Amino acid sequence: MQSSGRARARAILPILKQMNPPAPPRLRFAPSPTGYLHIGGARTALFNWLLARKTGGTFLLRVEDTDKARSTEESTRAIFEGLRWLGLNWDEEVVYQGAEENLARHRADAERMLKAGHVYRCFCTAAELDERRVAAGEPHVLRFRVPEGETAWDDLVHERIAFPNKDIDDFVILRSDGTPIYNHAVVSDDIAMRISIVMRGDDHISNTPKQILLYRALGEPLPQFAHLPMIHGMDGKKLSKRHGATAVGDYQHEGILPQAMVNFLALLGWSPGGEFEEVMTLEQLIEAFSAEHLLRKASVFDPKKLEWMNGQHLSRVPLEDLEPRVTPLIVAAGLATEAELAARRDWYLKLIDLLRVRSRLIDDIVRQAVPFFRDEIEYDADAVAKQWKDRAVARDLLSATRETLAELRPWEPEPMEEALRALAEKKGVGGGKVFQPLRVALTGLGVSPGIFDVMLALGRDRTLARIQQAEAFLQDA
RNA sequence: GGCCCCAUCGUCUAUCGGUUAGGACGGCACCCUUUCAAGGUGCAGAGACGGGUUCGAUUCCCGUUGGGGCUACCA
Repeated sequence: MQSSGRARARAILPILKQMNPPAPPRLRFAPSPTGYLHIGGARTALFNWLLARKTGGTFLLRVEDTDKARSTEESTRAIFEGLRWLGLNWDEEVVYQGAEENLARHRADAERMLKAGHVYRCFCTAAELDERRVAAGEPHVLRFRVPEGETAWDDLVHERIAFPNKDIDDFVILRSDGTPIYNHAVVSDDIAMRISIVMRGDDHISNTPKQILLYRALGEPLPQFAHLPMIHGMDGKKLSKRHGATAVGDYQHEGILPQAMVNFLALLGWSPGGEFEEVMTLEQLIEAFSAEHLLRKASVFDPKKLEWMNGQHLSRVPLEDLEPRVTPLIVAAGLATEAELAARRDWYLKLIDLLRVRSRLIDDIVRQAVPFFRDEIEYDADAVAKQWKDRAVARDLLSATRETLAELRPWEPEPMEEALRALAEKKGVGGGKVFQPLRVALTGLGVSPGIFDVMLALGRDRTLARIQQAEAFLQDA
């Protein structure tokens, strides 16, 4: 009877599978609000999000605030902000682990295990376990009784991981004040949230057997576990403040684009495998993402590569998407008001387009933009020393340049180049001998976009005025 | 200490037993060029060590070493 039933089950299993394709997974990111959104946390959130988006699953957010002493609202806000900045939106309402209804469930689940004998009352420390009867009203913790045997699972990232139970001490699940300890709260919540894939940092590997024991004691099916490698600093040690910024908010303020951050983080501990283009949009990342290519080795956070990645994205993002990231900084630098920028939006977008190619951070754009907004410019000492070495010669050259440009029609790159090269030839020098001193006169700097682009962006009047200023400066000197 | 995880250029990685071990960042050189970027080309640069298995190991197994994590009434 039984065997024929099993045989029948075996026969219909493939059909069932076809009729009921595996349900889309439910994943979650579960930070504790005890600081800002950390690089490592952001990467964990990203991979959960990516897998959810790739598979049509659900991405949830749970704030693990059961440690009231360390949790702050400010930190919760910072984490939300960080996730939003990265574009990692969550699908359902945020779950607060410490909410009263959840705490009630944690206690109820603990009670259930107590009744079933998986858990015992105890007021001892881990060092001296005993099961003395606890008198009613006496403060005590609830401790999980770890059974004999071995606890193992097939990790999505690693293969089989096994822990001998004898190496796991009976652990506390409920404090004497009735609030849950991490492992218990996580399991109870993941069950309640119907989480089917638990993807987190591999610093949780040794928590996993404890959690599996809890799932079993609660009579619940196990989720799939996926343990991601850590992210380290350039010295191979755990990423910390001494390696520079570790909060994603810091990178936002340093002029990193969220899409660059996401792209960079995605390639830490994961790769599409085979030949692939490093620079990817969010859409391309979702498309390429798969759990099979998750890596096991801890990776090192290299800020240099992040900056390169940012430079790439800076040059590739649609201008309309880049502009809102730049404008607040332009305004903050006092170069222009939003209204002024809006009034000559075409000119402004063209300027950003000109500057972004030679920028790695958003701030680089702002810095290079200064000469295009200010009336008075400062002359960089090195540039002056190099390009205006002989002041009399420089002044003559500049006034000749100014006269040439004053008559130029139309104000376009081709005639500019033609006229200035002709001037250079007349003076018996190469083009650079005209262009470089002119660049200093127009921008005050030794480096800038192409000189004709600069003149175009400045316009004829300002160009001529700038040259005159430079002549005056050289006269006085 | 115990338990667990990990190991390819300085860094991120490709390779799913047979490759001159490929690419990217960074470095260097050159090209392009009015500067700086960007872009292009080239150079240097890696399988931690020792045993097995195999006709053949970076790849599979074991050990050593090294790094990391956990070992709370933190998460």
